[in-house]
Amino acid sequence: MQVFLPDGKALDLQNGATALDAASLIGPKLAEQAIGARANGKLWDLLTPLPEGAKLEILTTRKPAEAIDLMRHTLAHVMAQAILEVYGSKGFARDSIKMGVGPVIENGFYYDFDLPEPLKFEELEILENKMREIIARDLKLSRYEVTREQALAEFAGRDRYKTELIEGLPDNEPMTFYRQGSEADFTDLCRGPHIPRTGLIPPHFKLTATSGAYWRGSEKNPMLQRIYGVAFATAAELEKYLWQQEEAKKRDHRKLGKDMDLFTFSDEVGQGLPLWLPKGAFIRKKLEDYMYEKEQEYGYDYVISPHITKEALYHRSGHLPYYADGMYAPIEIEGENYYLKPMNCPHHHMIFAARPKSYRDLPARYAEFGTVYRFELSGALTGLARVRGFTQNDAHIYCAKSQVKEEFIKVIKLFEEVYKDFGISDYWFRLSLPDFENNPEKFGEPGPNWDESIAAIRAALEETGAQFVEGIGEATFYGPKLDVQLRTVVGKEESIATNQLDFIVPSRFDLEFTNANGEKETPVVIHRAIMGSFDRFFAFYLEHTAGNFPVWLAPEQARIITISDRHLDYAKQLEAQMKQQKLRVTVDSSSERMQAKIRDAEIAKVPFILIVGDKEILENAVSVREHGKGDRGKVSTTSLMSEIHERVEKRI
RNA sequence: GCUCGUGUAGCUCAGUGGUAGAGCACUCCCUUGGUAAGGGAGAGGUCGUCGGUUCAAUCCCGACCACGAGCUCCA
Repeated sequence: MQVFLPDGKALDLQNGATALDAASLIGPKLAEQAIGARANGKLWDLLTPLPEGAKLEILTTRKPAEAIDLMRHTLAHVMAQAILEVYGSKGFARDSIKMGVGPVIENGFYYDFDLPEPLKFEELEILENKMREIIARDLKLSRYEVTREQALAEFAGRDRYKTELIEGLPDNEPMTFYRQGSEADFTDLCRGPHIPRTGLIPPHFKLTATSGAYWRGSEKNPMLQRIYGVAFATAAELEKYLWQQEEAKKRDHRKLGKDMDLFTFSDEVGQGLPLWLPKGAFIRKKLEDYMYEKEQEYGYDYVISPHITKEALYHRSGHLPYYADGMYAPIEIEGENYYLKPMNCPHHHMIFAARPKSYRDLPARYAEFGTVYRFELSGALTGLARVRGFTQNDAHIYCAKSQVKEEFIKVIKLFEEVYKDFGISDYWFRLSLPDFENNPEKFGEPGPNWDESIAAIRAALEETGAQFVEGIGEATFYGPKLDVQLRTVVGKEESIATNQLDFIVPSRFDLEFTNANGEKETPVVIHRAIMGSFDRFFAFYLEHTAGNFPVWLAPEQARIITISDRHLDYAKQLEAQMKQQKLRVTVDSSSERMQAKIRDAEIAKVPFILIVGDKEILENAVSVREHGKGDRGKVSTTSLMSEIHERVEKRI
């Protein structure tokens, strides 16, 4: 057979030859340095027979990053062998250890084990050292194909997970095993690909975590112990990854929320029910005021609806019984069931329906900072990012089908404006589409409603030039979605806001308007949430800024620090003067040294630190120290105040 | 919800089968110092909750509650 090298040259090989054979034919040096290959663009290992006519590229130790996934995969196997050896030396029989799957994941790998006794987090170091030992042994990997019967026989009676995996494999593909070292070392059912020797694994890996994970991800199955590791081709990458983890820990909104007295939770109040402390509430109110102003500009009408509502409304909306699991249990009052509202749309529909509507009234845009309650799984709760009671930056736009595109353009523009004002630039839209084939019970039948609405959103995206990706099967049952995703400062992807087109529920509420021909017509609804929920947005933004809020949001914009007590009168005067100008300023009149006061103010992340002493008093000035930037020297009081005002105005 | 881990002062965390400690923060006193910690004293805890074992439990056991990691779910 023939394969083709990157320069187009053909290479003649025996049938069943591997990339290693090809490399050896090219040269012994290459064969020695080879760690993997790419066949027709796909990551391939040196042990697997090449397909006829493949475009072949040999990956070498010179560019280890290209083959990092091979190494990660082999590391998972090395970890499995290390588990066998560590538990062996604890006195456990080899067959008492059962294994799930051990795949490559972003940045690393994991392996799921069913262990006779759990591995403690502290033992990860022992395991990791054992892995390094196995790597140092430089075990050679080999690959062989077996029949289903042979594969089953290998695990019969000792590993139900592997047996189950084998039973689920398709008939038409060969089953392959990878062995490192001898039979006494480690052999696993595996589709590959792997590197040829354990000695090629770079030392830049680290076991990071242990956790439980259900066999095959189903809570009906037993829980296995998962061990996670990260691995990189270079020390620099590993360091960067670990740095990012550290940084993420430092920026964790739960930590900052505590340190900066922004919000808290209380056992006695309940899980997932946040208490906003004065400083956090101040910022949240600023966010709400900001959105209110923006929405006024964009033609939204503000509405208000109750937190609790009769059961029947949620039958009509279709939430019950389908969404009952996500709702708090009902409260019975005077023989009727009331629910805490999990969303605002039914109420807005009732507001729309409360008065007859003409096409002249459309689009009707109802906005509400609606507080909703959802019964999230307790294990899913995370600080303010996932709570059970939260306030949405919610709005529903009722419009004719012909207005959908125009309205989506406005929504996209509003997003862009808001995100710009908050310094968020790494975001994109995701158009979520239905998957009729695989989920007909959710999405129903394809039809003009779907086609037209998807086309309208697409057109809006194209017209605004917004960057977007598509996701199949992620739409809602009532229409396509346009989610907003962003990348956080520590590289994590998050979905923060969502916009959904709804062409089904309005008719359940008998919503209608009179069109230009005097006929009744059903509007479509756009559910949109620019900030999503204020709670989650706040959590995100806190991490985004690491708590260094811009001046317009900072609860304390400036702190005056005196050099000695005799400057306190001047400081108080200055405070009064600035407060008159609606600036949020305090005086630190404690008996600490100036250095200590500066440190306190820096830790509190106060944007402006104003130092006053004899020199400043003489010139009616302050010495400005900007948070995180250091001493800026003397500035006149008036120019400082106008600078702050300007920055508040520009939101920087 | 599930598995594992954790719960001691406002915060970060030590510690012990004989009812408890540090640092920071707080209060007071001394210090009046020019850009990230001056010194001293004091106050502060039902050791998450309830039950069990024990002469004795913050410590051992159980249940519950909460938090964390991961899994799962997400109209």
